[in-house]
Amino acid sequence: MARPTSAALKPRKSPRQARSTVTVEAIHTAAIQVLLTDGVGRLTTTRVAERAGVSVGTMYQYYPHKEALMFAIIRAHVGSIIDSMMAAADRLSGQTLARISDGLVAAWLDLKTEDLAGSRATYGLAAEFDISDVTRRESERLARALEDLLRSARDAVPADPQAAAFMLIAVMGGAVRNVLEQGAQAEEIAILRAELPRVCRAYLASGSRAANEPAMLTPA
Amino acid sequence: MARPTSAALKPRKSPRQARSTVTVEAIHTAAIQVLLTDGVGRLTTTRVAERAGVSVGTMYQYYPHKEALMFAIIRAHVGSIIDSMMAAADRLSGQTLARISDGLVAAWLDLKTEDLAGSRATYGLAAEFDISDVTRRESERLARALEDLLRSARDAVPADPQAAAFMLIAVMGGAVRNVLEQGAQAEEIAILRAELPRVCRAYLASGSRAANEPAMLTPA
DNA sequence: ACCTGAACACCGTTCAAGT
DNA sequence: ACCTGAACACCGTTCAAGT
Repeated sequence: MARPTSAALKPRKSPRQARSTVTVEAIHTAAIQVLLTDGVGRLTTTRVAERAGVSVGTMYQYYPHKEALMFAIIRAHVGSIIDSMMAAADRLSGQTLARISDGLVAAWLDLKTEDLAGSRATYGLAAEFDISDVTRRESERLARALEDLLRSARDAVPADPQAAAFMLIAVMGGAVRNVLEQGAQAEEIAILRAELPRVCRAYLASGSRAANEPAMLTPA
Repeated sequence: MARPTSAALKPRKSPRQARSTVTVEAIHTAAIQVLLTDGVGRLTTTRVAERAGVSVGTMYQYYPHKEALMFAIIRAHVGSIIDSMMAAADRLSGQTLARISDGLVAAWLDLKTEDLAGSRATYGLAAEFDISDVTRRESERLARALEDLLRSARDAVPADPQAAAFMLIAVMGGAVRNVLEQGAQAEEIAILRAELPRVCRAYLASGSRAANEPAMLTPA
């Protein structure tokens, strides 16, 4: 399978009429439904088209191939998660490093465990199709936001905020994924919830310098 | 796709004659070759059989389905990596917590980056087929060894060695996977190599109590 | 401008027939 | 005891024909 470029993964054409917009959305939601109820293994073009109430041919008018459809689903899912994280980052701006760290980890764990089925389905898609483009771009978007957030910390700032933001994402994202993919036992999630905040807090504290003039900063 | 039980994934029959042992190995190595040269997308039963110099029918005599073959490959790959980690754990036994932590992270990073193609191919298989059974079992095997290793630390021991071992695996494994899957840029691997040891060391130091009678322990 | 669905190439899997 | 490969069901994708 030659890796298609990002451009090739976009919908073939933009809907110009109302009814085709409806069609595109129907296909999109049908795909998510099939994914969640039947699993990745049973997600076939025929089944999605049937569920959406259109023919396969119509599907191919908007998504040049199955991968493009999966790509669209992932993009929406990952995008909304990153959006939530950006909002959390906004709320945490200007707080202490420990609070920032705890807040990020809590937000991430909430997002991933709230919709366990969705998260696991996404992980399933993530490797079956080569979606590293989406995840990479979204990761970078979040990384920039976290870098600013870390710089805003009231009490201390990591020596290398860019590296720290990168690592936070890799560690939070990776650890949670590792656990969820391996069955996501309640007991394991509990350990994660207790220990992951400590991992991130200790890391950030270990490589930070006290902020220059803490008293001069306006508390948020 | 009903999730097959672990038993169903094992080779259908054990080879009883010399030539069939050769056949099984030929299929196994052919599959790895196809995987590495052509990618997961082009790994078809026909291609593997052709490369191995047998017919498809013969393949199905030893592997009840394609998934069983993938399962065998993953098991061997993951198993050898865990074996290497166990050996590293052995060498680190009785050292300080910081040395243990650094040693584990270095060993893990070496293993994963030495054979980049193999690692990435494995990640690719990992989600396409449901191999959580293998990875879970191997993770637990390593977790037990790491728990003992942490207890052996000369200077300090984590308050909850079991949780700490679990987290080390989740964090190391997840962070490295996250980075490798997203393209594994040299610069990103460099950050990982510099920062991941700090993540783990800070975490372990933050939740440890000084060993009871450090002077009484025999240095390894 | 959009939709249909039979047709095509290819894949995983089986099994009657061979040695 | 082991191997072969045509045959089958199913999948992703296309395109001539419709409205």
